Amino acid sequence: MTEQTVGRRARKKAATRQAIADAALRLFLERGYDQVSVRDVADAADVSPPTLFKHFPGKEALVFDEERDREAELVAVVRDRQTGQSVLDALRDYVLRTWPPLEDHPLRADFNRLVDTTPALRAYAERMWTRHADALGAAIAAAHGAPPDDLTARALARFVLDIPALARGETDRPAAVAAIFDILTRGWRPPS
Amino acid sequence: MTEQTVGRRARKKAATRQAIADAALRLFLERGYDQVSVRDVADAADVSPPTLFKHFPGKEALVFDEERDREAELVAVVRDRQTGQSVLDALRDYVLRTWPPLEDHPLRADFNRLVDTTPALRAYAERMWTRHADALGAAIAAAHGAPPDDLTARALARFVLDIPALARGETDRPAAVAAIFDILTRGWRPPS
DNA sequence: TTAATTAGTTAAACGAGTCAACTTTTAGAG
DNA sequence: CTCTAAAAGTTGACTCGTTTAACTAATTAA
Repeated sequence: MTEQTVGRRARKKAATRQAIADAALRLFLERGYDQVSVRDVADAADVSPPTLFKHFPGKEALVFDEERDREAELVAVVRDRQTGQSVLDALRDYVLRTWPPLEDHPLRADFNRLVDTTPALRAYAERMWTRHADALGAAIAAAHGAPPDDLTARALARFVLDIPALARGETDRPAAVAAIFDILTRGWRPPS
Repeated sequence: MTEQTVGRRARKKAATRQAIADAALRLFLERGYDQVSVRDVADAADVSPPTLFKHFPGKEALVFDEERDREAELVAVVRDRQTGQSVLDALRDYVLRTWPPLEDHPLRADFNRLVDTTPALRAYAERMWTRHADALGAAIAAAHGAPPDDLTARALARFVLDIPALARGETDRPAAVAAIFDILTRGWRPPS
């Protein structure tokens, strides 16, 4: 055996997974999400449906392939923040730093249109964020020595994770993110 | 024709709907949501599956039969509030007045356990609330002469509608609701 | 009375997802 | 180098939610 620690098996598995994800995205963009069956995707990737479902837990997951370990990142942002920096500031920096640039990537314009025009995908994308509410809430609570199910910590986590969905449609996304964080730091004030 | 403006037809339709909802809730509580197929429900209510789906848009909707026109209520609460009362105060009053008593009803203990232990139902219940975010956001914006898609109005609507899900597990629900509204009025502060 | 609506039925189908039994490939130990 | 055991993949059949089409029967309104 050479120095590859991954192994041919793991590489082939990853290749299969990638082939499925690529075929799926291509077909979805071409024909629309609802007009493509998972059999179509499996056929295009030259795989059987059960194999497809061994790699992805459901049809919607085919679309969001790169959205892993966001949860670990969120927890780390809160836990490993600069001393003296507030939890809210750390989260705002993180969101501003990582999220708007990602969404602005021009190759993602079609992708975003696909998600926005497909109710099933909109709902799934939303839950992708709010799914991490428990973990983030626990991290926020831990940062202040509170029990992991502290109510206000859970509330803050939930509100922060709502931000991407809220700011999605805005033209100036960073400003929108900042404005919403402002509500969370200073309280809500009537508009203009 | 006597003085009934409803008509026998409408009454029969309502009866069928009720029979379906009753059968569904009974079976779900007996065996668990996932262990009951919609065919089982249709059989128990002595109707065909297509009839069932003419009355309810999906399996989850069988469980939440009484959750209609919440949206109209929310909009009215914001629009018809006492002069001088802030939007946030009106919403807090509404939530405190209508929601915790409903959930505390002892007959609903089993019902709540059913929902809490079934992921599909938890997700559906959450979306039942957040679904009204657009309408409530528009109402809040209108209350301040802002355009209906005003960002901060939408954000506030979203956050308020998250409150039931956040406070669900708490023992003192009114206090929890008040605490979360406090975040929205004064900004978030670290716990204890 | 008649004509138009509408609730409901049956039978068939579709798509997502799962299951069981079997085949092939790969990894690793002796 | 060989043998074995784990894991990837295949096929085919199946369950379940949901929809469609064609039809029946009841109700309402003219």
